[in-house]
Amino acid sequence: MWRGSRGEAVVRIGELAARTDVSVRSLRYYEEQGLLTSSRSASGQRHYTEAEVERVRFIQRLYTAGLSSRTISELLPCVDAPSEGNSDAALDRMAQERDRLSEYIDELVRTRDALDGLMATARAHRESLRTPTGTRPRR
Amino acid sequence: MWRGSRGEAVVRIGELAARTDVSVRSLRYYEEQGLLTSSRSASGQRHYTEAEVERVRFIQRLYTAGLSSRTISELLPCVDAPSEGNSDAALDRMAQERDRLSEYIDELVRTRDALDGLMATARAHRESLRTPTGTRPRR
DNA sequence: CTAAAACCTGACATGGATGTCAGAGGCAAG
DNA sequence: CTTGCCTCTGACATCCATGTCAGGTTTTAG
Repeated sequence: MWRGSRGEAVVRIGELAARTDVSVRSLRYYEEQGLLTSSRSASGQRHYTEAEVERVRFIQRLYTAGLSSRTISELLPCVDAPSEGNSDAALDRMAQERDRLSEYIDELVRTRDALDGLMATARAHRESLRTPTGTRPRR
Repeated sequence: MWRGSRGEAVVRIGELAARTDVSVRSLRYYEEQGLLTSSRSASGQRHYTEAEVERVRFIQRLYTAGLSSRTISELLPCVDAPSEGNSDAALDRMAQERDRLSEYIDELVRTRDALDGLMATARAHRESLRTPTGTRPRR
């Protein structure tokens, strides 16, 4: 483990990648999109802090929830500087995304139910095959 | 409304698209991927039946749930011909996808919770601004 | 000191569902 | 017949997060 000039733990990009299960390539991309910041060493290498680990995980969550880089970048100010003036619009945006996500979840649950129904039907059919009721099972 | 040679309602691709909210382009793509079948008129136009409407909606559900064309095509036999021998493997596949979907839902719910938490925090901050506790609110 | 491993930038590739365009034929209404 | 809309095929375009490769510098370990 490394220490920076004032003793803070320094995390390099490879370690951050390993700890978040996000590729190095993607971390650079996040920075390019303004979702992530890094300080640079004299030679130009990215240095992160412990806080970035959680941030990256959160970003990943949002990607998984179907948000785009653009949208995420609109929400993050709200995370970084709660209650600043600019976060007022971000708060609306976040509420909007939350609702979209909620509808999405509902639809997924319905889909899961549909799958469950299909599987139950299929299993029932298989059952009726194994226990033929008098007549020979069809095909 | 059209009638086919034996009186079944005939649905053309444009109408199917309108009724399922799926583009004509996508319907042709589904067919290309083996997810959808159509009979053809003498001149080559696609004719669908009422049943296809539901099928397309179901396919859309699965896409929304993150399944790929390939995966969907592996599940559909199970829908079309329940209890056939080939659906045995398809049933496993479906169970597997169901579980994946379930985990996905769980993660989305966690993400939604996280957003709720953030919004609550942000609102609390805003509250504390409107009701300053002694000191002048910053900015 | 040296070799291996990690990092840098920049560029091009990928996959998958969908959009879009072009050119041609089909079909109902006036 | 003509006009307008629908459909056909085939091809190319797009988006966007990631992968991958190249060529070069830095850091680490022996």
